[in-house]
Formats: sequence, structure tokens, C-alpha cells
Amino acid sequence: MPAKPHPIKVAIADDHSIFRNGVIASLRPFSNIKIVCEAISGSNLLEQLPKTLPDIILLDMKMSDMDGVEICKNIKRLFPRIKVIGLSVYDHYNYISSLFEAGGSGYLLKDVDITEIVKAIQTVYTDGSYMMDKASIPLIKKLMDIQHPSVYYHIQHVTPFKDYELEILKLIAKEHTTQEIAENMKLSPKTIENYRGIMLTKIGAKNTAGLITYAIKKGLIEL
Amino acid sequence: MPAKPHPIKVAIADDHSIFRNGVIASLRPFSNIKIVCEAISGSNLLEQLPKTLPDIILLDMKMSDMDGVEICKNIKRLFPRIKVIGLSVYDHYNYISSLFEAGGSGYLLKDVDITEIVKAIQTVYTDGSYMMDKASIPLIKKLMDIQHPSVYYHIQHVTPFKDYELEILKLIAKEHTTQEIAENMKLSPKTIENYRGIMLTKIGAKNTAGLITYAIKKGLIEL
DNA sequence: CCGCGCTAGAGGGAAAACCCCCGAAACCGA
DNA sequence: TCGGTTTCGGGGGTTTTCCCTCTAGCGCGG
Repeated sequence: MPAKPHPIKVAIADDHSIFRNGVIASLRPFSNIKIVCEAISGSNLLEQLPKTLPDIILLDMKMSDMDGVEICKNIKRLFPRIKVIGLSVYDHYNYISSLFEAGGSGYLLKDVDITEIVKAIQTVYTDGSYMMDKASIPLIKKLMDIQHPSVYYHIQHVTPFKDYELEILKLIAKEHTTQEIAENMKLSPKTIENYRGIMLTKIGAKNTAGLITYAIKKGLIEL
Repeated sequence: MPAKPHPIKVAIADDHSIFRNGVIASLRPFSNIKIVCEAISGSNLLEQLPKTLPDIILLDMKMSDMDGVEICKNIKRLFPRIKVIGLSVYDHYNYISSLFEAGGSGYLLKDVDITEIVKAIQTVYTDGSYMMDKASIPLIKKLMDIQHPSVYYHIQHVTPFKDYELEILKLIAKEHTTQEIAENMKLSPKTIENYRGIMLTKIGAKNTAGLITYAIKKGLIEL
């Protein structure tokens, strides 16, 4: 491990000034980390990157002007060597997986302690990737340890549902009937009916109401 | 309006150091506001109050050791003159109403800009109460202007549903059938059926799935 | 006193959801 | 190549939901 030739250059991108200031103030005591860029939006971040060239970006996944995943893709396209750590208030599986697919190197919930952020920055800087070990997503972490390139595959095991079941689920949540879903997916209504039943038994729900509450609780469908 | 004899003394209670630091750093430029107390939990706050005696407390409604509403009740019991401004990531009606019932003087979402917090502090200090005018809860604000003691009553008008409709809604979310709900509420199944239909038309939903997503989105039922 | 709105309910019918059991491919690992 | 699992679908039935119409009582204001 090399000595510190210079501190780790970090950018923080978040449209909430309070959170930005909180991170900056909390990181001040850590002399080996230096905030070189403070962005209030996705486009603002992309503007500042060429001049500031951070090693790591702490990226809020939900900024007003651009989707976090899109921003991440742009960053990795323009500056492949910059690592992105996503920040979000949601620990939804699809958020996490899509960030990693977009080239992200880490994911943190916004309510973590500053020590967790520091650990993430340092781990990503030296090892290349990091996943917080919050109780809410212990499985993902475990699976990440085994093999990590894309979390997407492992996600499947965290929910009892398969790809096509999730697809059906989303259509149900959009108020589509079994018939409509069948047309949409080019399958027989009977097949969809079966899968609905299977989903119910899998989660022990009695009807669509239970299915929907489960799906929203688990973040399987976007509100 | 009096000249400033001394700055407004503010306490911040939140178990996330980043958020605390963010608020403190963001408030530093405002010379008429002074942070006199920084608490990391409900009990920690209550310990510090006798010594620090703030004018206003910025209180996170979701701390690990104690419920925000409970903390607020305790504060108002021990120090009735201290005003409490609740901070939360949720704009759910029941959160807001229960805080006001517990003696709170204001409510802010945690993703607001610092200027909003400053405005809240100053308004509560001089006028006694404050309600942020976020687009998501404009009606509540309007109703607060008219008469504020308990928001609970006005809540009813913010959702298109009546008391008994909400009751039915909750039972639907708990996977009860129309039959079961009828028994539970000692009404005819036909009546429940009617109300279900009325609820659907009120919100423009096509089926139970739509009803449930609406209810969860609006915070009408607890997850 | 008459109408009006709100609540509570009934009838009947159509559609959708739920349930169980079955069969044929296809695919997949041993 | 063999047997198991996954995927896709059918038959046929019951229950639940959804929709529309219609009635009766009750309270309230004009």
C-alpha cells in the first residue's frame, strides 16, 4: 500500500445544501480526504468534472434535473477512472442493481454515519468497490462477496419472484387485468392466472391487495 | 418587532451526524440563530435541555431510542415554552397531525433548503407556529391558516375519503374480503361493495391494485 | 312540508380473480 | 439419454370484485 502522496479527491453531488454541508463538515477531520468539487445538480457536476477531476464522486441518486443512474453512465463514459458511490434514501434492490450496471462502485444509504462514508471512500479508492453492510440488505452483501460484477443476477434470490413474475407484478400494479397482461406479454391469460396464483402462494398473500402491499414494501414496484 | 437582544437559541436533535453537521454548518452564516444544543437521541436531548434551555428545538421525528411524538410530548410537559419543529422525511398526514397534537409548532421535510429552516425558526420564534408550504401538502397549509389547534380534523378533507371509507380501505389492505369487512363493520356486504366502488371512482382507479397503491402513496395505510 | 343530500342496503349481472388439477413441450444437469 | 424442473397453457369451478340501478330512512334547510 502506497504512502499518501496526496489526499483522496472527492466530489459531492447533491441538490440539498444541508446534506452537502453535512458531509463536507463531517469529512473535514479526515485529512486524507479532500472535497474538490461540490455540485448542486447532475449537469452542474458534469460541468465541473473536467476542471476538478476527483478520484471519487459521492452521487445523490435522486437529483432534480437528471436521474442518478444516467449521471453515473455519463461520468463513466467521459471519465472511466472516476469511481462513483451512489447515495440514496432507498435501499431498493432495483436502485442498487441499476447503479452497479451503470458502472457504480458503491452504494450507501443517506442515513449512515460519516464513518461509513469514510470507509466507503477509502475502500473504493484502494479496492475498487464497496457495499455497505446494513442489516436491511445482508443478503446482497453476502452475494456480493462471492462474485460481484453485476448485482442484478443475485437480486433475483432476494425476492422470491422470477423475472417474468416481476413483470406481471408491475403490470398488476398499473391496474392491468390478467387479460391485458396476457396480451402485453404475448402469453395466454391462463398462464398469467397461474403465475398470479404462484406469486400469492410464494409470499403467503390472499389476494391482489396483499400482493401490492408486499411489492411496495419490498420496493419491487415504483410508486 | 424588538431589536435582537440575543440570538434565537436553537437545539438540533437527530441521530445522524451528517444531518446535524449539515444543519449546523448551514446555519452558521445566520448570526441571529445560535445552536446551543446538539443531541444524538431523544434521551440525550432531554438530559441537555435543563442546562441549555433553547428557544426552539429542531427535532428529528424518527430517532432510534424514542418516537418523535413522544419526545415532543415530554418536552412540552417539562418546558412548555420551548417550541418544537419536527423534521421528517415523510410528509404523511398522520405524522404531521400527531406532532401538532403533541404540542409541536412546525413541521419540515428533511430535504428542504436551509432558507426554509431559517424561515421556520424565525416564524416560530415570533409568530408561534409554522407550516412549510411544500407543493405536496398545500391543502394542509391552507387549512392551517384558518384554524390550527389540531390538524387531524382537516386531514379528512385532504383525502377524498370519509372515515368509514378509510376504515374499509385499511381492511382491504389487510387482505380482508368484502364479506369479512361487512362482518367486521356490522354492515351489509352490499354496502361495503358500494363504498369500494365509490372509492374507486373518487380516485379514478380501476381496481383494488390501484386503490392500494394510491393508499400507500398517500400514506393512508401503514405499511 | 317538500325537496335534498347522506347513509345504508338490495338485485342482478358481468367480469375478474382465485383455486386445483392436469398435460405437453422445452430445457437442463447428471 | 434419462429424469427433473421450468415454462406455458387448458378445463372447469367458486368466490370476489366491479358496475348500475333502485329504495328507504333520516336530518336539515328553505
